[in-house]
Amino acid sequence: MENRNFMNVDTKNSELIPEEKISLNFIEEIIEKDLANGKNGKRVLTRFPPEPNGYLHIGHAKSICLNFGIAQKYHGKTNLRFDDTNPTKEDVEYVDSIREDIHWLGFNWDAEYYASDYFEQLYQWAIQLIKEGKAYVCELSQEEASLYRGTPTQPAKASPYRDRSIEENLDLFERMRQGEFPNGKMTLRAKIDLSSPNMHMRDPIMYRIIHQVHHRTGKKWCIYPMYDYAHGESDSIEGITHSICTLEFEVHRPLYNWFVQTLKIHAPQQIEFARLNLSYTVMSKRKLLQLVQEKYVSGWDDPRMPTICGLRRRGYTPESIRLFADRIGVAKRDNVIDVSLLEWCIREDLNARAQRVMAVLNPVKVIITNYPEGKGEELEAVNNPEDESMGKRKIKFSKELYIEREDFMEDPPKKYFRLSPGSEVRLRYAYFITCTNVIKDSQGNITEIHCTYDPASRGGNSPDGRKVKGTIHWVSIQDAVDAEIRIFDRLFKVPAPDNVEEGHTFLENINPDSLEIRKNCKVEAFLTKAWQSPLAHFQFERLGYFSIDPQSKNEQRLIFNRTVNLKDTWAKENAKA
RNA sequence: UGACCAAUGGUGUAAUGGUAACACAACGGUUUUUGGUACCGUCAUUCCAGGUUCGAAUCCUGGUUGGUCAACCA
Repeated sequence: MENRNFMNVDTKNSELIPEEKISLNFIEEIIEKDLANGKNGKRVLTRFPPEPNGYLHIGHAKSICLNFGIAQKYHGKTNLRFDDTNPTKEDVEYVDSIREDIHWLGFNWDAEYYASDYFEQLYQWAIQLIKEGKAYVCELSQEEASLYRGTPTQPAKASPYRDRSIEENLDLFERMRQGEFPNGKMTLRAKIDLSSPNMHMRDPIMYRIIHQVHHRTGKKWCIYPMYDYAHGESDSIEGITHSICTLEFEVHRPLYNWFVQTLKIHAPQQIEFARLNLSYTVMSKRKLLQLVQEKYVSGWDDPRMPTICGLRRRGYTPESIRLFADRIGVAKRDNVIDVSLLEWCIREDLNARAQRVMAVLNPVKVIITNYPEGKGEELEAVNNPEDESMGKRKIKFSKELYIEREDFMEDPPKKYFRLSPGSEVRLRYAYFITCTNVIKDSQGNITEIHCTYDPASRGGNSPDGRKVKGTIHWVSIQDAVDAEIRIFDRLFKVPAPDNVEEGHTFLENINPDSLEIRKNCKVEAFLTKAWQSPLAHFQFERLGYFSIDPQSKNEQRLIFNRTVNLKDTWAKENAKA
């Protein structure tokens, strides 16, 4: 058997995204304007700032492609910064997975930082604000603080601690740091505007007390900065020019600006875009975590999950996800992207690059009655009709074959092009065969299909030029290899699983039939050791795109995941009827 | 009903005062040794009402609808 090079898509370079896009998205417009005006010294520095408290999903991929993509386009750089300001939620486990996923997507960050790297600087800046009378230590309980804050239509009531002396604030803040007080006893608040219609400006909390070991700073700190206090300054320290985030941070922007302006430090520009929503799935970390913890899926990397690791295991390529990110665009309005676009992207990529192979998922035996007993031969098959350079391979043919049970019907409807009694079809790359007899067991199940073949049609064409409408795939029984194949459907049965009425939960929208495991599939001998190539992607002809599951290598047996089916207009037509 | 943001085909994204474009989906067709791929065709006068203008998806005013914000989460 020749041509053993299983396709490893990570080493092949297919560029699906055109160099020059005709139009710019609104963020690129802002950047080009800034560049033209010489702002930031004509420099572009973006950042991707995940909190290490969960796995990355396709929504993060949008943000990653945006931040890294913009830097590449404008010859700038991108930092990876872990936003690790809350030790109660974060863990190194997530840091590693985030790094892996970004690399896998095909991006390299220019520098890696942690918000916790800046804890000392942030602390010094807090002291500066206290000294300027712009921050104070507040002893309101959480409940009291909430009450005092008012509502969007009612102004806040001043904390009784708002007008402490600078000396007292300095002393208390220092003692907070030294660990003198329990969790929740005090906070440091910025003194801004109690009557602001923007709730975030009503003396927001800068620091809270959390006696907990931090995954990087250990026991060094027991006070931790809030996102709003840490994020802008972290951007500023790194010299970020454009701080791109999702829409829900829009109302935080005045506060972001207040901190960097009040501290008189470099002021990056925060720009918000609409996060990705995908039909038939959920995207919130909380819900994904719930799916994992309550065992609705096998883990974060379950092939049905919208996580990067889930998509990877499912067989999605980095190229397909980048193509997807490019096609969905970037704007400020809420959106729900149809999963069919994601599916189109992976088909688009794999159609051009995937090794073709024959596999039978639901086998039924075919016996070629006029084929000589004991005879075997090798036939030639094209590895990829879209790419001649991938060459050809030999496939074994013999008297006994498996074909797909769905490719035979005793009593076929109109326009059924496949095998049925008396009809002639082509076995792909092999011969024309005609069904002459059907053998059934006592239950009436078909156990064997008897056919005759036309020896003159070797390779799949008849010298007399007669046309055969149907072509079906097959494997030789004596040469086929066993495989387990996992077929996935959407995890949710409705387009918007989040959209539930009062008293109901998204879990009720779970599709109970999203996983189907087929244990006795038969695949072409070409795939014998496909598990040695864990990143291999294949097209099983007429069925879809499949890739090796990592479990396959551990168990040294073939396990494939169906990434996506092929478009199937026949199935669609039938569904209508 | 406070502030902020958004509104263009079924779904997204463009059009930057001058003929509403592209992709996915859907539907119809051509080609085909994958009912795949490729190719062709069909599918919107831009939330509403006024205004500015020779001319408005775009600018202005008012409405409507949707989203975000009242964690010591990010």
